[in-house]
Amino acid sequence: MPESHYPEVRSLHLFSEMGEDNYRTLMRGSYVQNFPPQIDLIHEGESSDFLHVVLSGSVDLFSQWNRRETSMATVRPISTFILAATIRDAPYLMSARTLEKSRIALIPSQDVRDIFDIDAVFARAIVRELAQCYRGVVKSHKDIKLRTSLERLANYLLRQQTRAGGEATFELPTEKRRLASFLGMTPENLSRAFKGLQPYSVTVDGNRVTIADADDLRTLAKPSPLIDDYSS
Amino acid sequence: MPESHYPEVRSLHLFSEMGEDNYRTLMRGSYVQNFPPQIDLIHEGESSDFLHVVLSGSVDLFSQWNRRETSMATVRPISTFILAATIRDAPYLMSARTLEKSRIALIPSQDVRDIFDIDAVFARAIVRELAQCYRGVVKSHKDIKLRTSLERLANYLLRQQTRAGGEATFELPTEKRRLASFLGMTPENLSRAFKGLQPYSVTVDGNRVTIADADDLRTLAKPSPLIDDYSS
DNA sequence: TGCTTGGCTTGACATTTATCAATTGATGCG
DNA sequence: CGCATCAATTGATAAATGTCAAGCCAAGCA
Repeated sequence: MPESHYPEVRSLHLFSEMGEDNYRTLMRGSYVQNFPPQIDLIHEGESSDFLHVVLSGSVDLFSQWNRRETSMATVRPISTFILAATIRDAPYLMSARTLEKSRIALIPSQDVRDIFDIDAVFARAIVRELAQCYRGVVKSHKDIKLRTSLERLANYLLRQQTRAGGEATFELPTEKRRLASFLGMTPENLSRAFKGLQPYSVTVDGNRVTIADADDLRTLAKPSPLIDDYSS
Repeated sequence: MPESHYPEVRSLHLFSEMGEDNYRTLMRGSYVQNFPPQIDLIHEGESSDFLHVVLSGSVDLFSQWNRRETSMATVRPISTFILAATIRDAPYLMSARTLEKSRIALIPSQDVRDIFDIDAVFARAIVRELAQCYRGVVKSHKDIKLRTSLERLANYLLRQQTRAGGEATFELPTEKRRLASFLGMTPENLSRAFKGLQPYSVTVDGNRVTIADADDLRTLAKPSPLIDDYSS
């Protein structure tokens, strides 16, 4: 990997505190690649040869079973995916494809495991990252088991609004069909769910969503930090 | 903690390889307690002061939101729970209660974090354990997003059969009401789902389940190692 | 401009799942 | 034993969600 790519990977929590020599060793075997949209990066069931780092663009993690498919998460810069598979040297549980033109760094899994063993700071960072990922999935799981589709959408919109800076109007960061899949419903039902939120001051125009009265929406959504706060 | 309790905790993957001195330090601040059934051990939202280890009995991890409750997992000996919260020093995302009379070891979270920093072997074990937990939740999440309730029950029964040694007849390890919650359905629906599996050679008598023709059931269940194999 | 494409929406309908009420059946207790 | 309790089951009904078919509409293109 050219040295010019070092800084942006280095800025990741996962790598920012580790020893310089170990970091260089990691980068030595790595490389950065540009991908067009809609390219399959990995497929569930394959062995995990590389830890992936999204430098720009975005990546959809999804799974399939019995001809059904569901979107599990979207990975945005700058973060990693399939860390758990890398650590355990186990098959991927999810597939990944680019959503848009993306730059991805690929770090050999064996190198990650090797450096983990000799760099305690890196090990600590990995554990924190993994624990964070774990808690993220637990929250998603609670979301889908405890809430109806309308409630999931309401909470999703409130989270997006926060992410977008709290303005009443903001853009959905993803196609509605993928959002529907992520929220565990069909595109048709997502349309109806948006209509179902009209009494709670939500209006939609294309990808532009307006929440006129967030407190009103919150009476329905009942957001909880133990489900909706992805930063803790 | 009395020394007599050391060996059974020590046998956990998490602790089996770490340095003896560090292990003793961990145990020094820990203690073991006996709990009757149906006792709340921790509640979601609380801060994570102790890593818990189930030595005997069993513990239900569950979550609540808006007066609804769902069972997330059952912890059986000998394993830990709320490792992620301990590592990140973050609030619990799940509550825990004993299902039966249980012996639980409590290890101060701060000690776990301290020893993690100075014992690379322990750190490696924690990472592996966490990665395992992470993959477990991902599998549960795929299960509930990709399958109908009938399919989830079918796969659950096949997993239990395997766990029970592969015999055609085996015991459900939990009450049906909790199983229903774990599988993301109501008790009423679980009853109906069992009936719906009769054409696939499944019969139920109380907690005793018989799968007369597992291959037949598999044509419906379509089990996948990427969802149903909790050992990888 | 007209055409095609694909995502989105809508309506009608089917399926799945939940809810409510009542009953059964096993268990424990005085 | 008789009674109370609670999980499990069953039936009737309602609500949520999915499926299918059709139409809309904006984007891209000849």
